[in-house]
This record gives sequence, C-alpha cells and structure tokens, in this order.
Amino acid sequence: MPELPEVEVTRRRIAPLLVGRRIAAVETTRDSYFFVTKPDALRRALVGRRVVKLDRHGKYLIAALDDGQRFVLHLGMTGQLFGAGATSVRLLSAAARASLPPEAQVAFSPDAHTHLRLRFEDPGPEVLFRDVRKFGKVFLLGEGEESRRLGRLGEDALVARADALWPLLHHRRTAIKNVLLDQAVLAGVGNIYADEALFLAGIRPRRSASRVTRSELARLVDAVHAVLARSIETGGSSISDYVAPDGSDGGYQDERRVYAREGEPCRKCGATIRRIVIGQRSAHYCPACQR
DNA sequence: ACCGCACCCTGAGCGC
DNA sequence: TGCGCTCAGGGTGCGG
Repeated sequence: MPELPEVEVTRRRIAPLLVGRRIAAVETTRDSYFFVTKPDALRRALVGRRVVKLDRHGKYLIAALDDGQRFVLHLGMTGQLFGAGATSVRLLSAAARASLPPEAQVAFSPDAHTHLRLRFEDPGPEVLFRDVRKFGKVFLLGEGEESRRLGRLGEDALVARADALWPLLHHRRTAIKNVLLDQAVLAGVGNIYADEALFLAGIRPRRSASRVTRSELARLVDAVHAVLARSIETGGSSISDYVAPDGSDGGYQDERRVYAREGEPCRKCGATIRRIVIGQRSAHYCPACQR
C-alpha cells in the first residue's frame, strides 16, 4: 500500500495529532511479528512520554520522544494510521461496507485489525494504527541505539541525487526496476512509483541496471522526484486501502500513466500498456514510449 | 556482493 | 452459495 508519498502525507497530517501530546494509555492486540517491540514493553516505554517530533526516512515514520527514545512505524502493505473520528469506507471490510447505504459516513470503531491505540492526557482524539495483513511494524529504539532496519536504508528518494546513486547501481545486472525497489539504494520507492518513474524517463523496467547510462539515470532520478512530489501534492494514491489520517482519499491514482493500466492505451502515444512480472512483482510499461 | 526465491498474513475477486 | 485459486502498493532471510 503505502510508498513514500503516502507515508509523507500521513506524516504531515498525523503530526498535529502526535507532536506535543503526552501519551496516557496504549492498547494493542496480542503479540505478533507486527510488534518488533513486544506489546508490554511498548506500553511501559510509551506511557507518560511526549512526542517531540515526527520524521520520515523512506517508508518509515520516526517519532522522537521526550526521553530520547524513538518510536518507529512502518505501514507495510495495508497499514492505516489515522485519528479517531476519521470516516472512510476503506477502514471497513467489504462485508461491513455491503451492509451500509452507499454514502454512509460511519465513524470508525476499532476492530481486530486495529493493533495499536494511543490515548493522550489531553482530551483530543486517539491515534489508531490498523493493518489487516500485519506486514507493518512498530518498534522502539533507545537513545543512540542502532537499528538494522533503518541502518541499511539508502538515501531518501525525495532528496537522492543521480551522481551519488551511480556507483550503487551501474555495476548491477539485475533489472533497473529491481534496483529502484531496493531500499538500500533508494529509500521510499515502491511498485507504483517505480513503474511511473520508469515511464516518465522512457526506460523499460526489465532493462539491466548496468545498461542505464549516466544521462538516463539523471533523467530517471528527476522522474522519481517529479512523480513523488506530484503524488504528495495530490494526497498520495488510494488504490485499495490507503487513507490519509483524516480518512480522506488521495488523488494520484487518477494520474497513473502505467501502473495497473494493462490493456489500456498509453496516455502519451496510444499504444497498449503491458504488464510483465519482474522479481515476483508486476511491472507495467508502454512498449512504444519506453526502451 | 549479488541474485532469485520462499515466506510472513488476510481479504477481494474470479471462474466453476 | 461455496470452493479453490490468484493476486495485492511491504520487507526479511536464506542458499547458491
């Protein structure tokens, strides 16, 4: 689900519901690998703490706490981070949706997939983390503690520069698309924006990274920046699960040029968009615009 | 060092 | 209606 733009939109909109507030209570579902830090340890560490800052690196959200610890969240594929009071049918199962009138705006009530609830000392809204597939993660880092997950991330995709990336990929023989998805090279790009950026840069996803020239890489990095920035501007992509912290949908799904458009005409040249499989994931491209 | 693959989990949508 | 299958925007760890 969420790639860099969705995580960044989430960061911006959830920050007012986190930063400056003191945590009064933490409720969780039972332990699972969603909890890299076990629920009881999480509770002990978070209760009484105030969030002082909310940062993002790639697809990770990093909340700095007033005691120097960091509380780290990853939304995985189906993670949803939102304030109590958000209303969106995306927060409900299809079965629950079906029993509702079409335009119903029901307030969300925590279900079995709501793994984390943060209550605060002030009377403002709770913050909830829901994740159906549990590919998301939450964990705590002590002051100065290193994290393998964060430590191996490459530069954030919004600020990465082509000349810094060149030595990391020009020798790699795997598909350029795989390299774009490699978080150790470029942190934040996922399947949608990899396909979209490759389209903008005119490069086929299956081309070996070693056959991408320096100037093509420069174009590709520009395309990554443009696609991510535009998606953030429109509120991210709401394709199946993603909702912003207030429950609103993003708008970028309407601007997709290739992702999940197999069989449809290219918006630039009219050729038929193709879908192939690279590294067990789908890749979409225009056979005429991309070489 | 790099690469491909299996795996983690749940639900939706499809053909039969 | 229900079954079995495929697919889904994430990442990790392993063996070759």
